[in-house]
Formats: sequence, C-alpha cells, structure tokens
Amino acid sequence: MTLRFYDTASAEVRDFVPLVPGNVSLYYCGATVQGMPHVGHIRSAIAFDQLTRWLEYRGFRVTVVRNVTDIDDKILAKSADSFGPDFEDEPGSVRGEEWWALAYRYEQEFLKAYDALGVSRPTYEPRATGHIPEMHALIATLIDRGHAYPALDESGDVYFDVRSWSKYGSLTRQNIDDMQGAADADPRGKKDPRDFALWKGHKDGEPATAGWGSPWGAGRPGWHLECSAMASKYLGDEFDIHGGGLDLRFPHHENEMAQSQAAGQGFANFWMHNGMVTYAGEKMSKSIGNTVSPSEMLQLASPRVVRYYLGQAQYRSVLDYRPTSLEESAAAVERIEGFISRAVRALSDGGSYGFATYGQVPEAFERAMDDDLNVPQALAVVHETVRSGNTALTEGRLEDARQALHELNDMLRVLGLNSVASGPAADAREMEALNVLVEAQLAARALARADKNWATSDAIRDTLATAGVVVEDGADGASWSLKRG
RNA sequence: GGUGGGUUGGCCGAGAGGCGAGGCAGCGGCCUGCAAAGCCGUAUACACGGGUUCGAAUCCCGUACCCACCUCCA
Repeated sequence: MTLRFYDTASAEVRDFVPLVPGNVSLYYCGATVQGMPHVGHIRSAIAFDQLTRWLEYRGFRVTVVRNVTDIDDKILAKSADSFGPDFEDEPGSVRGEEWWALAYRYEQEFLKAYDALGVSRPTYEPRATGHIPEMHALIATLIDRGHAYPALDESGDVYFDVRSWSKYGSLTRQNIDDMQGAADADPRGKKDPRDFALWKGHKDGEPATAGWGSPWGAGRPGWHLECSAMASKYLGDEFDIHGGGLDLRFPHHENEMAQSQAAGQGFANFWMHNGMVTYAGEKMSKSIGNTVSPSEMLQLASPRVVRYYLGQAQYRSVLDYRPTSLEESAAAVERIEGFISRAVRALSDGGSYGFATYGQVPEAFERAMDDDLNVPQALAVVHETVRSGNTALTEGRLEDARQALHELNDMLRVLGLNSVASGPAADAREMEALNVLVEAQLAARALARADKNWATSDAIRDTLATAGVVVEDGADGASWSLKRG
C-alpha cells in the first residue's frame, strides 16, 4: 500500500512520506471569522477531517492545526458599522459590537457547525491575534534577509518584496509579469504593485484595540503572515501538509510559501486544496449571495445526511448543490442505517460500536482512500458491504453479517459518519414512553394479523404512519422506526 | 492576457487503452395477506471533429463550452 496525494505545488499525485516516520503534521486554513459559516467552509473542514481520519487509520499520529483569523479589514468594518446609523438588525447581529466580540461570536458559530457535522477538533486552533510576537520575528528575519521593507510612504505598512524572491509564483506556476491588473494596482508605498503587506500600519479611526506596537510602528498583522507564523510555531519550519480551499492558492498560499521560504524555512511538503461548493454552477460566496448555511441544511436533513452529502465527492472536485441533493443522500444513508439496525437486532450486538481502535476495513476501501482519498470509490465499497450484509442476514449467515457490520462500522468511522447524529436528538424519557405506546399497538396488530384480520392490522399501521412511525414486518415480527423529516 | 481544473446515462458521481464503480430515480421479477425493507435483473453513458491502435470514454492533435484564481474568499 502506498498513500498518494495530489500536491498542488508539483501538480501531480505523489507518494506521501511523512518527514518524521509515524507522525504527520497538517495545517489547514480555517475561518476568517467575519460572518456566518456556509457549507463551503464546512466542506473544506470535512475534507481535511477525512484526511486526518484516514491518516490515523493508517497508524500515523496526526497533529492538526487549523487557524482562526480573528482580525481583518472586514471584521473591523462590520464592527464599525454596528456603531453607525445604518446598522440593520439582522438575526444574530448586535448593535455596538466591538470587533473582538464580533470575531468571537462568529468563531463560536463556526465551532458549532464543525461540531454538529462531526469535524474533529484540531490539535491546536490558534488565533491570529495571539501570535503577534511570532509575526514580528518573522518580519524582522525577512527584512534582515532583504525580502521585506517598511513602506516607502508614511503608512507604517511593511511589505514583502516579491522581486527579491525569484521563486515567487511557483506554487501557482505564474509569472509575475503575466499577472492581470498588476500594472494598474494602487502601488501605495510599494516598490512593486504585487508586493503584499506583512504588517498593516494603524489607521486613524481604527479602534486602539486593533493596533499592536511594533518596531515599524503600531499596526496589525497582514493576513498571509499569520498563517506562516502559526504554522511554524506549532509544526516547525518544515511540515508535511498544508491545506485549504482552492480559492486560497493565490494569493494566500503563494504568499505564505514565499514568506516562509524566503525566511529560510522549508515550509509545507504537500499542498492540498479542496474544490469549491457551487450553487447552480456558481461558486458559493457571500458576495454573490448564493450561500447555504449549515443550519439551513440541517433543517432539511439530519447531521449524518448533511455530512454524507458534503463529504461524498472526491475532495478536489466541484460539488454542485441542487435542491434534490440532500434527498438523494438521505436515501443512501437510510439504506446504510437500515442494514445496521437489522443487523444489530439480528445479532443482539449493539453495544460494541462507536469507539475503541480501528478494526480492519475491506482492502478495496483502503486502496480507494490511499489513492488521494477517493471517497466515491470508498463509498461504493460501503454499499457493496451493505448489500452482502443484507444477503447474509436474509440467508441466516450471522457470522458473515457480523463481519459486514464490523467492517461497515470502521468504514463509517473513517468517513466521519459515525460521529454525527442520525436524527434530531431524542429525549430518552420521551423515547421510552413512545416505545411503550408503539409496542402496545404492535401487539394488538400482531393479534389481528394472527386472525388474518387485515383491515384492523392495516388500520393500526396507517395510524402509526400518520404519527410518523414506520412499521416493517419481518421474519421475526414487526419493527418500527421514526420517519425522518 | 496568464495559471489550474472540468464536460460520463433521467440526476449525483468514480474510473483512465479491452471485463458497463456505486448511489438516487425508473422499469421488471422474487419475497410479502397487502405494504415497507431487502434481494435479483434491467441502460446502445462518456462535449464535438480528426488521428494512433487489433481495440479509445481512457492516448495524441484540434474545436466548443463551463468553472476557479490572477491581491476579500474554504
């Protein structure tokens, strides 16, 4: 078996070998907490969660860092608006909200969404504002080495000098001189319009809390610099994988790579980028206004179904959301859950799942995941296992059914489908009461059926169906479940 | 203009020279008192035009269209 991942920097699928045997260091870009999360953000997190889980299945110890960018232009602007006369009361918005309060509020919203959809917590989740000294050190190194300079005007900015770094553009294979709009960009105090800010000088009107002292004057961090500083702090000067959305390749990741390597670091060995979520063929984004939020999706389907949907495609492909998408995923998930509940009932074996170490997944599943996380192919193995398990149950081959159930369980764990709720959390006492009532109805129905009184039997089934209780007759009697919304 | 990626059956979505992944929907059957679930079967699918080859969805050349990025973006 060989693990292989697509590396954006070399534009090819390469064998993955960690720098330190047995350990993998992964940094992926998290949220800029300037607004509510949409499912595009969550898809990215799910993709890197699947990566993490697969590496863990393969026996690696994985250190995961996902940053929070908790200061930027939009956060400050939005906070400023909340003090202004044009402030509009949207759901969840707060009048007169300081930038740091606003950032924290959205950070919590992202966490809620990640948790609801079974995205494992990273090992570290550093905030940009907590790493100002590390950024200063990096800037100082870059200035010493001749790759950065204080702005030529009085802005207090510090810029990276792209002309001083011959490899600038190599991540995205771009030639500096071919970059569109470079010529007409506002040069401000830059030597070259493509130079980007490492440090942004404090401006009049910005809150004093949004400025930190530095050798180059008060200011705040540039976006790209944060990630460079935090990645090397937690993972070292060289680490295995840097991830993020495809839209971050340029300028964000190109700039990160330039800064860190110009400062003498090896930086990321692999660059992995997830594809965009689109809506009717267009990239989901705030500016277009075509976003769908995790909570909207969770109103339409269970967390497990939403996770299945967002994680079903190969992570690099475009995922186009359409109205029927969740229904199709729901049907697929119900097929899987149907086998599990039948198997657990037949095997009286419900207690041993959900934790403990990974067992063994089918070889075909391993091959699929090893090959750049081919989840669609892996899901084909999941469904084949469900089919053969169902057949084993029908034919009374309980050991084979047990084997299928165990394998299925491990596959679902790797895909993160075991750590999300399959339906709205039910109150245990209410479920208990419901169970007593339904079982009483089913007992009455069993009597009617024994008398071949089909009218009564069907009436009971219909009544229960009206209440959302689905009855299924099996060889060993009737069973019931709650219909999903 | 530059860079990267696409176009697969009614829909989603893998594959990458010869055996039609898988799911959803549909159709037929088995099972069932009837259902449901399950199982079995079921499709002249690979944007277009050339070429290479015994054989091309897959390789080569060309064309069309779509998407992303080119300093806000997951």
